Amino acid sequence: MAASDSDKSRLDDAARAGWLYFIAGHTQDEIARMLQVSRASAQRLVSLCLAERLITFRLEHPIASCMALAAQLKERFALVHCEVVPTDPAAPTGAAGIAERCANLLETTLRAETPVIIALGTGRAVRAAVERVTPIDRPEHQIVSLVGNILADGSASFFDTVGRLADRTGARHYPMPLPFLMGSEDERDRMVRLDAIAKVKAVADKADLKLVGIGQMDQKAQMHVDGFVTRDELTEMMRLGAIGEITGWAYDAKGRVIDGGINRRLTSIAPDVPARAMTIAAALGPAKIAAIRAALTGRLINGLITDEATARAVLA
Amino acid sequence: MAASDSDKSRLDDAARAGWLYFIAGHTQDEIARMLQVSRASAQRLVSLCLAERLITFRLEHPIASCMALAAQLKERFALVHCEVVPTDPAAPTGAAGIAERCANLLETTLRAETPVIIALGTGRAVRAAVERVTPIDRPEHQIVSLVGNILADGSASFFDTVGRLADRTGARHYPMPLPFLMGSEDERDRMVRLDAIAKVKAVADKADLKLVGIGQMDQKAQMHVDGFVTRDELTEMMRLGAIGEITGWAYDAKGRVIDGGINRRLTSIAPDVPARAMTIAAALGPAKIAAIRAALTGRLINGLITDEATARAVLA
DNA sequence: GTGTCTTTTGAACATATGCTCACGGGCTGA
DNA sequence: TCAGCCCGTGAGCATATGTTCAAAAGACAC
Repeated sequence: MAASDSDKSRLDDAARAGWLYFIAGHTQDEIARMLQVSRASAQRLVSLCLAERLITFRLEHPIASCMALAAQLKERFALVHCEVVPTDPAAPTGAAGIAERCANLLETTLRAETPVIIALGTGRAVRAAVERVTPIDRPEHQIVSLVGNILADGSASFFDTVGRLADRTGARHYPMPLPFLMGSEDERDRMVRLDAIAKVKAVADKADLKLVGIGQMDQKAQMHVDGFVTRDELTEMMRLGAIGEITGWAYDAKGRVIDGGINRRLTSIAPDVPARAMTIAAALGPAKIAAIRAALTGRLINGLITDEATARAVLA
Repeated sequence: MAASDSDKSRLDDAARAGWLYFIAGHTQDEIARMLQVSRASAQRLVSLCLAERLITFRLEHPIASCMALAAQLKERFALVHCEVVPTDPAAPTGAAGIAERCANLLETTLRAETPVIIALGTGRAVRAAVERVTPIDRPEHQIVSLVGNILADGSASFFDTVGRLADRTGARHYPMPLPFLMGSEDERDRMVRLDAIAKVKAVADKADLKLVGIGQMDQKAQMHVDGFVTRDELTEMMRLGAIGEITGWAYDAKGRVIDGGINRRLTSIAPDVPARAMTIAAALGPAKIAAIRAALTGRLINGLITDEATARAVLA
């Protein structure tokens, strides 16, 4: 009884101290004088107030829920990096918001004094991010592509992400002058053993940061829309359980890379499982929710940049 | 447009910083690194977040509303001191809670090294407060009574507040060995001119702290219940507009001391208007609401110790 | 363009805060 | 009653925070 009584009055004092500190804005010194205790005790009361959750903070701003979602994703999937931006009501699938953050991430990485290797995958957000990177002179860095950029018809992919980023930084760059898909597994194997290609792979394996997009595997799959795979190839992968892809590598709902189909003819550099280097995906939109969740679950990535609506859905 | 845009992104960052600081518990240094700004800027963002009220604090504790009420009372009536304690649900008119705080106030004052003069008025809370004061040896202090303690029938008032407090401190004390009420104004004037009484008044005038009760002037008025005034005297004062009394001095709803009735025959020391010394009233209960509000309005007191329910009603 | 005015920035300093440690007072269980 | 334990305390220090000031970066008028 005596204990509970003194506990109670201690909590009362803690609440008082918390009020005076956070709400009235007094210093702990003033509070100490008011409550007739030493400053050290006032400090203890304030932390007790926090520890006992007598006081709560409420952030009245769209950003607040984004931060909370990012923290949850980071926790749930053991991510090394996660950012959630507010969903743009005008364009819920627009990549502008996340591209901005990706660009920022790239700039931060590029700003390093020690040489770094950045690997880039596919995706609108990745392309848009590169466009937004402010030029900075860093010739000692290296930029490497994770995917071939030659279409089935032999033409070069319209957007040379690696080249653009290299332009802006003066960094050495390693595009992958390869068809995205070879005709057979055998052909693929021979191709990737070529010295020039093996060197690109060697650089990519040492990448400090991999920034990739995530594609969903459905009728609207980007890799089909862009002409990298035929409808039949897409359908076969879906039959094999494919739900998403990263740099072309299709995986199922558990995030397991599928052994079969086009995965056997891909020239792209395969993801590490679990991801070793900082491997950050940029993706958003209702269509990609399952693909994102699977990639996180399977540890194909250890970082994510997305928007609020998508983050909420992935966690649901 | 550009301005509003940059403002917006600045607020976003402020919200982010606030979230990271208050909710995630990071230091401003960490936040600065995360947001790629200097620590000083991070600090600015955090204060901006506060200034823009993006973040709000909520204290989930009964004390919280008490603190808020005390702050409002202090502001509204320009008080030098105000405390509000939680209303005891078991005894809504019990003075225990406020007596505790009064005792604390007395102890704080008594703890001073330099000599102080404490004047005491009437009221249950004042009596109870004195009872709770921990003995402390302070012979250099002085305790003085603001009211006579002899009843109309010549017997001494049952509770000698001043004497009790003096016992506990070893302080010199000045009781007022006078009837509360004299037979006529003339008689009163002669009495208070007596050397012994004039000296008590001189001490009281120099008091550093006056702790008084507030009585309501209604059929249940304490001064009548205790036998200090007759029913007729009480009724006359009410007719003259009396709504409350402090040390016997009756005042109206505007807090103006009434010129007439028993006020002309009172031996008690009259309140300063406006109060000069720290003059703190201890009172609570539904019956006293109007009396408290009037005393505050008329500046008869510049401090108040009450409970939550009463504070709320006084402000309403 | 160009100069001026305003705003924002980071360095440096002054304060405030959080933490560790050794001490002391009060409860507990022989 | 008394030793032992535990909690709370304050001193003192390491860190973190808040503020000031001069200089840079923009904004704006011409």
